[in-house]
Amino acid sequence: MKAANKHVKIISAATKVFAKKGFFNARISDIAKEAKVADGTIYLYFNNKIDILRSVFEEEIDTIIQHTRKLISAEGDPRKKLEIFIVTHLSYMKKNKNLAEVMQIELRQSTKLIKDYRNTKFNEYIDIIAEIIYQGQQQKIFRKDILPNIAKRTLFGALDEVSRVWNISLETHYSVEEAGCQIIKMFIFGMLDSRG
Amino acid sequence: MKAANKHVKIISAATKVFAKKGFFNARISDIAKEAKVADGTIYLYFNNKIDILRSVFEEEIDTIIQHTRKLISAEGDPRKKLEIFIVTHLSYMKKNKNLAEVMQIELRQSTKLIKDYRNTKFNEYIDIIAEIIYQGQQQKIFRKDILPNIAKRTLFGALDEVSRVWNISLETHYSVEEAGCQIIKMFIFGMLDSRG
Amino acid sequence: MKAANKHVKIISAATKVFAKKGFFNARISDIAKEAKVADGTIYLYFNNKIDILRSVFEEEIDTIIQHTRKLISAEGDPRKKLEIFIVTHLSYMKKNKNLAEVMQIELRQSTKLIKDYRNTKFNEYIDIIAEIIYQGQQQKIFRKDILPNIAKRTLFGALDEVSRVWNISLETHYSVEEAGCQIIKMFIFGMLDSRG
Amino acid sequence: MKAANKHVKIISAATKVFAKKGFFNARISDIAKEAKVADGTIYLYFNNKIDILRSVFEEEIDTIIQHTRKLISAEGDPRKKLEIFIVTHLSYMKKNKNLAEVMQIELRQSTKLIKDYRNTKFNEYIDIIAEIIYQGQQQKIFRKDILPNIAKRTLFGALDEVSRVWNISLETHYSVEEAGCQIIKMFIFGMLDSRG
DNA sequence: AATGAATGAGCATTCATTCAT
DNA sequence: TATGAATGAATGCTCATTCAT
Repeated sequence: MKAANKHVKIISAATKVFAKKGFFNARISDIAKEAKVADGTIYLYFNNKIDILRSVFEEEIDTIIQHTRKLISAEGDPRKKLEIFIVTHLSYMKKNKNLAEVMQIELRQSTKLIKDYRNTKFNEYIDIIAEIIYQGQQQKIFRKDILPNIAKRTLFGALDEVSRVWNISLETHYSVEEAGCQIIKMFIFGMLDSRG
Repeated sequence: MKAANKHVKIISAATKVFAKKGFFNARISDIAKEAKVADGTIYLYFNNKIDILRSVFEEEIDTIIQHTRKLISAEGDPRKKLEIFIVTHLSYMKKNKNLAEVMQIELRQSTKLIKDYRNTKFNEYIDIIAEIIYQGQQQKIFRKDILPNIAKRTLFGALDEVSRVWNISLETHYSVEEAGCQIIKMFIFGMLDSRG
Repeated sequence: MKAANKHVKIISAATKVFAKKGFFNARISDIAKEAKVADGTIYLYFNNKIDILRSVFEEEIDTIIQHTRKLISAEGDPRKKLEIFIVTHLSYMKKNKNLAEVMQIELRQSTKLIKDYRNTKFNEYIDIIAEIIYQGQQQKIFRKDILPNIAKRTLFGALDEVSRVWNISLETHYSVEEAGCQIIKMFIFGMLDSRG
Repeated sequence: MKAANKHVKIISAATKVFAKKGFFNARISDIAKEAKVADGTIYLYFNNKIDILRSVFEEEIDTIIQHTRKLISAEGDPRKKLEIFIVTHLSYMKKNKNLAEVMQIELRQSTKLIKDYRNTKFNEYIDIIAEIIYQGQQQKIFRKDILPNIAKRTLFGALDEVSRVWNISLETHYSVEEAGCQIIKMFIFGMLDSRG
C-alpha cells in the first residue's frame, strides 16, 4: 500500500521534473524533493536514474494506451477510429504537458540510453495506428498501397511535432480541435483540392 | 582563412560527436580530439558547449535550406515541389545520420537550452513547406482549408519520425524511395480508397 | 537464551563477512543477511559497526586464548610450551581463514578505529608468549638478555606474516607442520649452523 | 618538470593522509588539500583512489629497496647483512611513521584491493632477506634446513610487528637499537640459554 | 592564435543508522 | 524483541571552462 504509493509519487514527481529540466539536467534530489521523499528512498524503488526515465515513459504511455484502446473499441469505422486516435493524442498531450515533454525529449534520448528498444510500450502505442489502418484496408476503406508500418510513423510524427509546439511558450498556439481537424483532413483526404 | 578552417573543423567534429553520444554525453575533449585541436582552442571559436550545439544545428540546417531551395526553385508545380522537399529531406537524413541524430535529439533539447527559439534556421527550414503549400493554394492545387503553419509541422514531424527509425539499428529499414513515396501518397492524395 | 543465540549468530556472521570483504567493504546488511536477522536487529546487540568489529575481534581471540592456555598448562617445559603456542596459532589460522583475515586486516585498522587499545584481548593473547619466555628465563632455559615484551611481538609478527600468506590464493602454501617447524628452529635454536 | 613535481607532491601527500586516516577514511579532497592541488588534478596523475594507494606503496618500498641494497652490498658477511637489513628496516620505519602506517594497513588491505599481488615491489623487498639467507647457507654460515622463503616471512613479520608498536601512541616504546639487537639475537642465535 | 594542465563545482549513488509498526 | 522501509550525509570522480605559456 505505502510502497505502491511511494512508487506512484516518485513516478509522478519524475515526470514533472524531467519535463521541466530534461533528463540530464534533472537531479535525483530534485525528484526526491518533488516527491517529498529522501534521495535514498528513490533507490528502493528504482535501480538508477535511467530506470526512472524508462519507468516514467512506459507507465505514462501505458495509460494512454488503455485510454485510447477503450475509446477506439467503441467505434467501428476505421476513419472514425483514426480520428479518435488523433484527437485523443493531441488532447492528452495538451493536458499533460509534462508527459508531452518527456515523450518529446526522452523518446529520442532513449534510443541511446535504453538498450533494447523493441518490445516497449511505445511500439505498442503506435501499433494501434497500424492496426486501424490495416482494418481499414481489409474493409476497403483505406488504400491498400499504404504500408501500415510507415503510416504509423508518419502519423505519430505529425502528431508529435504538432504537440511539441504547445510546449514552446513563444509560439502561436492552435487549439486541439483545429490541429486535430487539420491533421485528419490531410491524412484522410489528402491535400489535393477539388473533389466531390 | 585558417580561422575559418578551424571553425569548420570543429563544427564538423561536433556534429559527429553529438550524433554519436548525444549532447550531454559528448565531452568537449571528444570534440577537440575529433577536430584535432586542443580543448582550449574550441573556446576561441565558441562561447560554450551550448553555443557549439546551436551553431552545429544552425549551420547544418542552413546547408539543407540552400540545397532544398535550389532544387525546388527549378520546379514550378507545388505538388512536385512538395515531393522534392520530402525526398530531399529523407535522402539527406539517410545520408547524414549524424545530422539526423543531432536534429532528432537536439531539436527537443534545444527548447530548453536555447532561449529564444523563434528566428532560427529551423523555422526557416520548415517555412519552405508552408510556402510551397501557400503557393499551391494560390494556384488552386491545394485545398484552401489547410493551414500552412499546421501543415508544415505535420509534414516535418512525419519526415522526422520516419527518418528517426533509420538511426535505430534494430528496426526494419525502409528505403528513401519507399518511405518518400508513401508519405507523398498520404499527404497529397490522402488515405481514402477508390478515387478517380 | 535466545538473545545469546542471536548475539552469537551475528558475531559469527560478521566474522565471515569481515573476512571476505574487509571491514570497510562489509555492509551491515551483508552481516544481517548472513546471520538471517533484520538489519535493525543488529543494533539491538551492538552499538554500531565498529562495535561489531571490536566484539568479533575480542571474542574470537578469547576463544584462542582459552584453547591455547588449556594446551599449554598441560605441559611443563617452556620450550614445549612455545612450540605448542606456535603450532596452535598456525593451525588455528589455517583452519579459520576468516579469523586470520580479520586479525590480519582489522588488527591494523583498529589502531585507528578503536581508541583505547591497551587492555584488549589481543594483548592478553600475546602476553601468553611473554609469560612462557619469562618462565623459561626463570628456569634458565631461555637467555636472560631477551626481553619478553619484544620477543612476544617478534614471535607474533612472524606467525602472523606466515599465516597471512595462506590467505593469498596465488602464493605457494606451506603446511602448518613445515612452517611451525621452521619457526621453532629459528626462534629456539637460531639460524647459525654447526652446533651440537 | 612541473608534472613530475605534482606527481611527487601527490604521492607524498597521500602517504601522509593514508597514514593518518587509513585508506578508506582518507578522502581524495584530503589528499588534494595536503598536496595543495585541486581534487581534479589528482586524476591527471592517477586513475583512481586505489591507484594512488598502489603507487604510494610501490614507490615508497622502492626507495627502501634501493637504500637497503646499497648498504648490504658493502658488506660481505651474511650475518652482518642480516643485521643491516633488520636495523635499516627498523630505523626507516621509526623515522617514516607514515610509511610504516601505510605498510601496516595497506599491505593487508591490498590483498583484497589489488588483484595481482605477485610481482610487486613488496616481494622484491622481502626477497632481499631470502637472498641473504641463501648466501649464508652456501657459505655454511646459516643452517641448511632453514627455508629462505619461510624465513623471509618470519623475519619480515617480526620486524613489521615490532615497528607497528611505534605507531601506537600509548605503548611503551623501545629504541631501534634495543629492538634490533633483540631481533638479531633471537634470529641468529636462537633463544636457548648457555651456549658457547 | 593555440595549447593543455589545472581547476573545482556538481551529482549519482551508497549505506550506517533510526524508528514506526 | 524484531522488523525493514526510510533516511540523508557523505564522497569519488567527471568535465566544462580558464589561463599561463
